[in-house]
Amino acid sequence: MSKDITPTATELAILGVLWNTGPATVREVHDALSNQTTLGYTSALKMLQVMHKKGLVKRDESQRSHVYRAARPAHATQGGLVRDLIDKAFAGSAAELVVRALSASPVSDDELDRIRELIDQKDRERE
Amino acid sequence: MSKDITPTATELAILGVLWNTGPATVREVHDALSNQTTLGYTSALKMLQVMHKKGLVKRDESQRSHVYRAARPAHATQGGLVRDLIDKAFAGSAAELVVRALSASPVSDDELDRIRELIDQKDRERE
DNA sequence: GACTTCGTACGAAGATCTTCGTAGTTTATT
DNA sequence: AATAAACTACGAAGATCTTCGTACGAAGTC
Repeated sequence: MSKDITPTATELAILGVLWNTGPATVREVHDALSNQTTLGYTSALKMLQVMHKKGLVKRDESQRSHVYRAARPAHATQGGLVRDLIDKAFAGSAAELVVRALSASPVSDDELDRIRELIDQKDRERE
Repeated sequence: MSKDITPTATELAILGVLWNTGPATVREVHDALSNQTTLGYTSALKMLQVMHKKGLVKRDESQRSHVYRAARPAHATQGGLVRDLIDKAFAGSAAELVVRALSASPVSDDELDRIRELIDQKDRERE
């Protein structure tokens, strides 16, 4: 039963980079982020340090420039976040959230197909 | 273009009560909430006051006990939250979030059917 | 070797959230 | 009329988050 810490918005932005590019140094994270936001280098560093203390990321200190990587895979963290939102804002109903997601955001044909398949599969699982 | 304020966890708990029971006094909200948490009465009051200032709730002050109600319907707030999460944690992909939601939380048969129908409908909309 | 660049560490300030105590008013009770 | 109960308002403390400046050590450059 892990702690399952819920990352904050800024932390998620950083995790997003790590999920995308894999292990990265502070500079790499900072550069990747600077496309979207204006976050000072030392701020990025501090965030990574805090996240490390929290257990959100692990780091390799064998090099002068420490290399950080996400402690948990994306799907695990995302799952936790979704479950959290379902609890807090949807009274526990995952279906409600799905309905909102499909109306609130544009979804491509391919994606719709993918979701449909997932549902069919879930259906089959249930026996 | 409304501000689209994102409610915090505590605020969502309160909004949940208002969505459920409709307009309510501080006492009613507090009582409903005390089933789940131990929040002092004045804390509940303060939250409602803060939420009012933020524009999350409206209130009728014509009675001694003010009556609060959600400023926006549940689906609007929920939609904003989902969009927010999609942006922050799913790189903009609603489908990814749906996939996570369906794996992270149990969904009943009926709910699956409901989602499937929604997808079919979305499919038909798209021309 | 002196100087500039790049890196980590860390303290602290400002923002936001959450909680509650205290004060003061109005209504109900005895 | 005195007392108790119910309400609102509000300040302030404690937590958490976010941002950055400053300090200082390690590499690279002239």
